[in-house]
Amino acid sequence: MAVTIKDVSKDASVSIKTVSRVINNEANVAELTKNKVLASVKKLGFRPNKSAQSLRSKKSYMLALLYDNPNKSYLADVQSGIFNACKNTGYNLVIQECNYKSSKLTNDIIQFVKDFKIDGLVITPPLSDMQDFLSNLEASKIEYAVIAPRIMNPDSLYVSSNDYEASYNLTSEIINHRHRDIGFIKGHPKHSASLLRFNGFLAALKKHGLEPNEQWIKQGNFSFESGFDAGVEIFESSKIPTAIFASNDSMAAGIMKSAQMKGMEVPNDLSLTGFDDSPIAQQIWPALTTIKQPVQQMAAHAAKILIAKFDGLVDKTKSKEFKSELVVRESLKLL
Amino acid sequence: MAVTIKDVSKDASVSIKTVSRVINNEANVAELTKNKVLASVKKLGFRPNKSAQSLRSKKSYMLALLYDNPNKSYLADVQSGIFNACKNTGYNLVIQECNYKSSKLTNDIIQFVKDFKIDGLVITPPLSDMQDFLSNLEASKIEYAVIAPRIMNPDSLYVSSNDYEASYNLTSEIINHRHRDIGFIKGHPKHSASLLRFNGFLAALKKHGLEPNEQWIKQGNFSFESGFDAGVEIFESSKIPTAIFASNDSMAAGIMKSAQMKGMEVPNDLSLTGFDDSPIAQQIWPALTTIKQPVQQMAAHAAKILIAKFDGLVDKTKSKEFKSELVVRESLKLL
DNA sequence: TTGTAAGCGTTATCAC
DNA sequence: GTGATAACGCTTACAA
Repeated sequence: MAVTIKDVSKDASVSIKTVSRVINNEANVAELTKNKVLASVKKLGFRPNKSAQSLRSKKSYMLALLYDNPNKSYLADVQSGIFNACKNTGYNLVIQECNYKSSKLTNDIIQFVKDFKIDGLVITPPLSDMQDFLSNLEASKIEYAVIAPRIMNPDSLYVSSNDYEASYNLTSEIINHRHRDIGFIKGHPKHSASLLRFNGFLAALKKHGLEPNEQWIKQGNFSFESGFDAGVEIFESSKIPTAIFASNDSMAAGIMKSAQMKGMEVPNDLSLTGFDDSPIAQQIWPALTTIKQPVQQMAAHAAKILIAKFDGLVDKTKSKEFKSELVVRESLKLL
Repeated sequence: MAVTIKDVSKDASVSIKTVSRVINNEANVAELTKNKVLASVKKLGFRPNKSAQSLRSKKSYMLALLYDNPNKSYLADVQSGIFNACKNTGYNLVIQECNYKSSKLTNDIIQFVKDFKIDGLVITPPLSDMQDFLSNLEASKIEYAVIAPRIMNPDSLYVSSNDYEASYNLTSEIINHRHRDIGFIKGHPKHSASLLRFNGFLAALKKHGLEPNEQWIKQGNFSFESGFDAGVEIFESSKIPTAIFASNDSMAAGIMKSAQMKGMEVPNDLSLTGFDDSPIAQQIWPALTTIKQPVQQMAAHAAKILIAKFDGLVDKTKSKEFKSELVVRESLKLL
């Protein structure tokens, strides 16, 4: 059968407790003893039994990623970031697809975490925007880190982007390209990013003395289709804007398709900007001017600060704001 | 503390072994006893401790998804399919990003499965194409189901698509649209799907008395960029094909972009077809004629047959071939 | 600094 | 059909 702590203790001529101390990196083990044990561990190929550890210590060495997000590219990036952060830490990643609308969401997640002794959660929008949900997790003593579009409560674990500023800057860039008639497609209403991006847009308009035109402001939901539909509506208006700011790239791509089907050319007949710098931004022609966020790194950091907390590394357990970056491509034209 | 089997046994006035029998659905429990126990379980809100179960029974109730795939949409679909199949089974899904080139791949995975007592693996291309790797898993008694582009060894657990036939049919469709000069972009060489799709293409050409033109056959790797590059190369040829069959949609989108940058119009100057029916197929204009595979359902089935096997449901543990479907959209034009 | 003994919450053995 | 008891492999108290 498999090698156990007992085998190691015999081989190294120490007690099992000492072996336990060594494999858990506890203090108060003589250097000599430690080396002796380590040698036996290596020699015998000992691997601690996670189930036994879990039973005793109530830890599973598993993180879970919670998401309810239609954006596959975002999901893949987040996942990849967390996965890389887990590498060589002994932690692994369980995924949990959620439905933010489900009334059972909170109970299901709490049950799941308790059942599997999941050590901590990484939570993405829009779940990370649901304060009730988060409060319930806290009440159940569940550890988590959220990925959010703005700075959060400093007591909590989070990584954030600066969507408001990024949106403000992008809008300013559009205005600097001499556009005055600018449409806006809002994102999914349950994502707090949507409001931040919209407010950044409005603030930049105001700053430059421009008024938003309600006819060109449409509600989307971050999906390609919602962008397409918004485009169709806008292009039916009596007057058409010279530029449209879509709250993400998928919607921008949808607008581009609807424009092209109308026989309009981007950027000659219409400038277009997106948000996120997802792959689609470069896979359509012309490529989208957009905002790039370091999603993978953000996700990795979220996992890192969680794990650091489990490991008691208080000084390394720091929430952090990541800066977005304006990416100018062909879809935005100087008037 | 949490409710244990002991509490239930007291409450129901039976032994803990009897409780164990009931929660594991073992035979030889009197109906009356069973109901008594079940009532106590419900009353006390008992949930078996997975760690303890795992320690004793060497099971974790965890499946792992192995992937090394640049296609985010495919990954998201597979994941979602497996996740849904796991729902209400008590199983959960751990993800494991792999590098098929890594010399440590096999050992790392075996170690991971042993450490966490992962019950079974769902393996996607190109990992599912690596026979050595699979053999090593078997030698280590690791259960797995593969997702593959063709029918596999009937002793193994797999779900397959019919890439060869689908490619043959799609090519025939192109030819039926009166194209004679047809280019082809090959997929990633490590994916067996690549060869199957290419061979299906060749067979259809042959069947219709056409010769492949080497100048229009390019090696890609399933990425958008590789499609773009292949397009650039082909459009530099002295003679340009009237249609190009790209082995997946991302590459087709890449070709479309390179065509548009050359000032060519799809489908008027060039017909284009892809494979997979990924979201990008509909997010570009004109939309791609392509092959649709039920990826989510395939992945779900893979998880189902694995779980059925664990649960000893021999008759439900059946590998299965899924049929692909031709989706005709605007990118293919009748000459 | 190290070791002994107890126990985590299950499932397995074997007797009744 | 049912139950007492051991055992899984580890961590936690507590001693030494």
